[in-house]
Amino acid sequence: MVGIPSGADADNGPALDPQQLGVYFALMEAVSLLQHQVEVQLRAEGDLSYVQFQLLARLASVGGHLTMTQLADGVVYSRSGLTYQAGLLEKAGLITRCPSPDDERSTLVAVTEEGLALVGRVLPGHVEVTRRLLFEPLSDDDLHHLGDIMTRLRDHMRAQPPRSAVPRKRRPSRPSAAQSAPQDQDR
Amino acid sequence: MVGIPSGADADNGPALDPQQLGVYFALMEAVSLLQHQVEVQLRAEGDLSYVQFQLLARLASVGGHLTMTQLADGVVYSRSGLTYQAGLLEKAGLITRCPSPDDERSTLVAVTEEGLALVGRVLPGHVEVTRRLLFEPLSDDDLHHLGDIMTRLRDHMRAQPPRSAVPRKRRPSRPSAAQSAPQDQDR
DNA sequence: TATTGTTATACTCTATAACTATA
DNA sequence: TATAGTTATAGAGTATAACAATA
Repeated sequence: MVGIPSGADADNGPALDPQQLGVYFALMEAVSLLQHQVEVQLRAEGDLSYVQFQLLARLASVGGHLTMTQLADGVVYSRSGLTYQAGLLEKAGLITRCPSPDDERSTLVAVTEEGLALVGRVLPGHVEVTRRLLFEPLSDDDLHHLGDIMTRLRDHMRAQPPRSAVPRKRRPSRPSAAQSAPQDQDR
Repeated sequence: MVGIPSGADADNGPALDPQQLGVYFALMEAVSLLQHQVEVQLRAEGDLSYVQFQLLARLASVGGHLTMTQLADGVVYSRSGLTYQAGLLEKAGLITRCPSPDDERSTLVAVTEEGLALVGRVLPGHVEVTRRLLFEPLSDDDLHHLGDIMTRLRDHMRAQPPRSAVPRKRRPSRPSAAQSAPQDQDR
């Protein structure tokens, strides 16, 4: 997966550092594998997607209400996507939604007893999977390093300008590999 | 996101190590942010999804043919999913498919000139994004550590039994947050 | 019978845009 | 006018199962 030839002929900007590329690919693949296994576990034990789990866990961890906007924060979603997921969770009896008394535009979301119970039921298996896949092969030193690095990276990426960072377009048109290409998010 | 209360009352298995949980969440969020930005770049400059880019890059890096099965390997896909993506890429003129002379059941896939050119055109921006988001805040030492850790993790996860690792079911039924729940993969 | 790949189909998820209602 | 959230809609992507063809 390393050592991609520089397409055909044209000049292709800065050369690639093979080491960096290797780190990048290893990171992406490892997390992809982890995420997949985690999703299998969540689906099997709680019939939840990872996103749904994140939403429930977030609500559980704050222990009270959150507005839809607050709930969406960090979970990279369009508003409508969150509305959709909240609808599912509400229908399943795992959360409640009610209008905020302070600001009647807002919706307050809270976990139900049942939602809390589900999180509690799913969490041990979740921890077990991450332990087996993620923590088992790591020494305490590794764990410390990884935590340090990923925390810094996360903060760095959070701080990035949410848009505008999209690099200059090179060629506006082509047969299009995917039929159409809506690619933006609204938060 | 740390410190989820252990659902309601019941006994919930091993307690969570807050440090581990923090590392886990930081990892997942950071990669999620990175992946999102990368997808924006690939879509903007090459009208490609990350998966499509991976397929093209893989073909480009081997410099020859791959069977569908070989191509799928590592990209966590169902066969039909790969067929779908290959169909898009072929229609866009980025790859070719032809029956294998050795084994007539197999399909040999190769990048076209155009596909190679596209990879070359997209790669600089891709590298730029990863550099800005991933490598910029890391020291050489960090990079080395991260590479070491992620390589080990990837190999560890690859070596895991693909199935059977699904933890024992706790409770088979519940109102179902997602309507239905097909959750398995076929590779 | 096992393997390679495709097709038909169903469903989940996400995004855009238009909309309502409140501030 | 700006903000919070919902709805309608459309499309991308992925999975299951049935299928055809080759080994």
